[in-house]
Amino acid sequence: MAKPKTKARGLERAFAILDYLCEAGKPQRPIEISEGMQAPKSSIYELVGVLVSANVLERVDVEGRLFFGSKINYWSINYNKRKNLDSLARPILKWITDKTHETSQLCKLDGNKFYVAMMNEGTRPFRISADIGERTPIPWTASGRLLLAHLSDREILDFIPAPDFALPDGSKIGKRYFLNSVHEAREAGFFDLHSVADNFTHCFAAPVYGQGDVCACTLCIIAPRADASRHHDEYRSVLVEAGRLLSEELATAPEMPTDIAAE
Amino acid sequence: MAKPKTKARGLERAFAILDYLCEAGKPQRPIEISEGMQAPKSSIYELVGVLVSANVLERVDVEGRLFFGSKINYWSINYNKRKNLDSLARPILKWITDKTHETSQLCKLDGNKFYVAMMNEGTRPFRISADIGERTPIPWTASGRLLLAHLSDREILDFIPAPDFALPDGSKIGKRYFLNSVHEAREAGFFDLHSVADNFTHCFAAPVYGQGDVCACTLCIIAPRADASRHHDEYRSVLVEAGRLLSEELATAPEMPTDIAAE
DNA sequence: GTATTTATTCCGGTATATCGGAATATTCGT
DNA sequence: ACGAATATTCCGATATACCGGAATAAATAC
Repeated sequence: MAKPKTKARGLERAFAILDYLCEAGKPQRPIEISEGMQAPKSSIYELVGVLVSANVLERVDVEGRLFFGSKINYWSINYNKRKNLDSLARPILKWITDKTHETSQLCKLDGNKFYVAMMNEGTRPFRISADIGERTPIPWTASGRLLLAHLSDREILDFIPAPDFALPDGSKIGKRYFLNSVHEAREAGFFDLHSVADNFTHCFAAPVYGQGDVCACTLCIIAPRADASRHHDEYRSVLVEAGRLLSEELATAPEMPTDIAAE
Repeated sequence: MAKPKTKARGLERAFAILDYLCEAGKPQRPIEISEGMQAPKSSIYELVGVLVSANVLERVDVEGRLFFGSKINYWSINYNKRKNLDSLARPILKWITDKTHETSQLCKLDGNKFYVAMMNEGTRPFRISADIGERTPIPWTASGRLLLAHLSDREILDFIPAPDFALPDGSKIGKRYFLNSVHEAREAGFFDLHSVADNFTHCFAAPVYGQGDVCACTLCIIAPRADASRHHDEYRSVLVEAGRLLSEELATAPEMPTDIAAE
């Protein structure tokens, strides 16, 4: 079975295209998609045609570059209809930033990667870099510890791709060390660490629980290290309180908020 | 060709499933999807399996009911990365409601139907019904006039499905009459009408322009009729001003907001 | 303007996804 | 607890979507 010569299912290929566009982070031409994904050109051209006519992708260029189309927005509006995390979380982020003046974020998992789903910029004069929607290895993040806290050690190690234990500078995070930090986070209901993406910020994270005791997402603060150590306990308690609050709102919010309307 | 006996493409069928869930507005079991769409059971079961494993759908029930999964959210975050209409529009809706105390909305098209993409509830004691994400015939809405204003008469009539000219009470909107109202909206950069969904509210709409002079979405106010007529001119000017503002922000906002970030 | 490179469309063979129907599992009513 | 109804999974035949490669078109260089 040197070359199984297997055809990819269109549906999965199409999803791979969408994920590839997330990774690229900007509109791409069909040929770039094809080469970037190492997928057959003719298939990509065909699928892109279908995706465009379904408005899942849009041509945003005269050069024919493609990016997400309005259908994605429409579906996401309906996704949010069930539990409008979006509208519940936004004021909470605002509250966190009002109290701390720091940038706050709502973070989630996509598959086995971490990403920032929502961000509220702090009032500090400098802008802290953090790319919304960019998939990041879980072990690089404080939130990651909380998002995996409901799993056993074995499940955690199976879940994280081995290369993700390597930091951007090339050094490796020990698995034992990482697991211990997950245990710590689990018991404390909180975690914080020096950012691994730069050397001047510190990240705080508190869990938001969905159904049961699994951490559906996290609330985070990204702060300059000086402020982080000065206000450590205060930031921690603000964040934990915010997480508790949002968890509660999620649990008590009506399943279908908009269904209670009229008549 | 009594029965062409043609197989549906999985990708398109999958998208139809997602649209069907929007229409249903709540989680559905596979069998309900299959029957609701009049699609072959075995195909739906198969596709649903693929969609679930891609996290595009999620099983939300012990009974196996399905609804949108977190992947949709992830993609929509990346959709919004390009032009964050979301974060630009929200404060504008808030501003409109602060000024008028009325419920304000951001409305768009999905295919040949109108829907409410964002809503900011007014401060009035009663809640005005308006279902986010529900596809509505274009001629029923004030926004519809503006959203089609860039098309020719012929294009407009070709675009709207014939049955959509019938109102909920069964009466029909004349095509000539509708086209005239589009012309009116086009010239005024504004439109308003008595809601057709109930008999106590009035709808105002102002256009938001994307690239060129096509109306990308609208800003709306839904008000009790008494208030609507009392404050007609004020509401109108607030809305038009808000639309102008948002159009400008969209035009001047960086293409990729998050790319300007640090290092 | 012509040659060269690069991007897109076209086309036919074949692996396989779709779908009808049968088999099995689950739920519901009594 | 049993039978009826309903939901889900399984399976084989075949329509077709996928893909390699050729043809065409567009962009770029010379």
